[in-house]
Amino acid sequence: MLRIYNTLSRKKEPFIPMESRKVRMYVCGMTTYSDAHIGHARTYVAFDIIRRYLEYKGYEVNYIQNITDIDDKIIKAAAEKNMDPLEYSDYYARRALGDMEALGVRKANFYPKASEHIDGMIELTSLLIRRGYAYVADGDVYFSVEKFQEYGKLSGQDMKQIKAGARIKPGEKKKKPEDFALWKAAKPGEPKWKSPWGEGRPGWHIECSVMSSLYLGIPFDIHGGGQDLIFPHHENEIAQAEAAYGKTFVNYWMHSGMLKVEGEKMSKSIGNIINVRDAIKRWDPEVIRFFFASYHYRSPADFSEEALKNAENAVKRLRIAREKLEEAARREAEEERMDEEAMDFLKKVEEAKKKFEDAMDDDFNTPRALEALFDLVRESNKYLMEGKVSSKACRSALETFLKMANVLTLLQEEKKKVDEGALRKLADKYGIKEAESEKIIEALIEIRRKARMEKNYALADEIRDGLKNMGIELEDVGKETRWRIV
RNA sequence: GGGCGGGUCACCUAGAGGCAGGGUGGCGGACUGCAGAUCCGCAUACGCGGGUUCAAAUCCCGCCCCGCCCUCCA
Repeated sequence: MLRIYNTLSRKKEPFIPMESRKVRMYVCGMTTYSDAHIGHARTYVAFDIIRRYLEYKGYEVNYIQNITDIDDKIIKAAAEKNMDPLEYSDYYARRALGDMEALGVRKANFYPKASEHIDGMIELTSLLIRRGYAYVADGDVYFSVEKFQEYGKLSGQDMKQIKAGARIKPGEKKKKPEDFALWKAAKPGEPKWKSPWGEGRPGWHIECSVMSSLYLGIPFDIHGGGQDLIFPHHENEIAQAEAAYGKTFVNYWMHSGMLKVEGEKMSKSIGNIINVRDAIKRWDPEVIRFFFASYHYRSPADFSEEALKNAENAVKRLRIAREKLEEAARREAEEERMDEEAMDFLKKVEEAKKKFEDAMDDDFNTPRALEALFDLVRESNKYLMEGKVSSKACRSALETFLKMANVLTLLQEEKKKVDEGALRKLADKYGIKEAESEKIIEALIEIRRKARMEKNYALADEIRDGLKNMGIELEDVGKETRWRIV
């Protein structure tokens, strides 16, 4: 039974979706006025894993992630570049989606944009005015927070506290400091749309209420985002939707923890923001994903050089284990038989799988799931040390291993390619005529084998080092030599 | 000040009443010409002070420290 920590109740609750085999989830996307950074990546990797596990459990997941393309910061940044705000944000939206793809985050089913849902936002705003929850003030429309009794229930604050923290900024025409804008009257040079209250543009929070309920209906199952969105963004989304429709907006609210960099908050003033595209130049995307998976999604995480190095080594171990298992799984049919050792091995694999599912069922506990993955690695390596192995058992274990890894966004990378040019050079050096990369490597290994037999270790090591320099590692196992690309 | 979450080995991270788990690193052993990989073993940890309990990292009280939010935030 899957249990999910619900921010609303501050408890883990059994997960019961609206429809038995389908899950409807919405995750707040980016405001696209600059490149995606690793903090965004953390959130989207976390929800990618959540979505993958739901699918692993057999749910069909409809995953919607919005793009905020109307916003003060976009307007300001576009104006500085003398660009149209919508074009400007579209440029960054494309880059951000590309970055996430490069990181290995699966695409959402749909990415609705705020600018394409103005009608819906006007409709919802009108409904809120009609129902007495919102008021017009000189071309602006504000939500009257005190009218919504349950305001504060998500962030766990009472109205007194909220009022204490609220302010009226210059230019705002709201009656109470805690009220928030549903619609803002147009200022010169800003993007604007026609509305019953004059030309203007929507406030930020309304887009998510509108787009989520449009594509998923309400209530829907899961609404996610970073913890920083709990207040006021998600609090306001609840107020808007529940005041307007008179029913529950979302059943499970999920929030991912914030990401620090070398122990410090990421911020413009410190100047330590790391963009996704820079991060993946330094670190393999899979290493970054492993790093994220090694933290529980609700805990704060610290993107440090040392932690990433740890992750890098751990990922290497997973990859080698996968290759060893693949190699054994491919072996000839003579070892199709399952003997006692094979049965024992598969029992261990089943245990790991059970541990994995228990961990993930417990509010997507990926660090514990990783333990299960490493249990499987150890058992697999141990089994593979035995003289004869059952290829059938290995195929079965491999399948389970990859299924588990895939949920954690691991081991899904295409095999890396050999640098053909460099390899050709090496082939020429040793007079190898073969053309195919694999054949060349095998020929080199053969030369090295002979050298080793003649105790010409200088030559043997030279070949091994030459290959190592281009990312091909040799491994002597008994009389055999295996190779892998790293 | 208010809300929420934390402080566990050298480093990272699980665990939330019953021998403290995993990863990375270290040391030793097996294997090896060496290297690598792998396996086995070893060492090292519950912020501080009280309390409850047969039993506390886990529950309660107090203190210290850290992170996020409190109308820009993933």
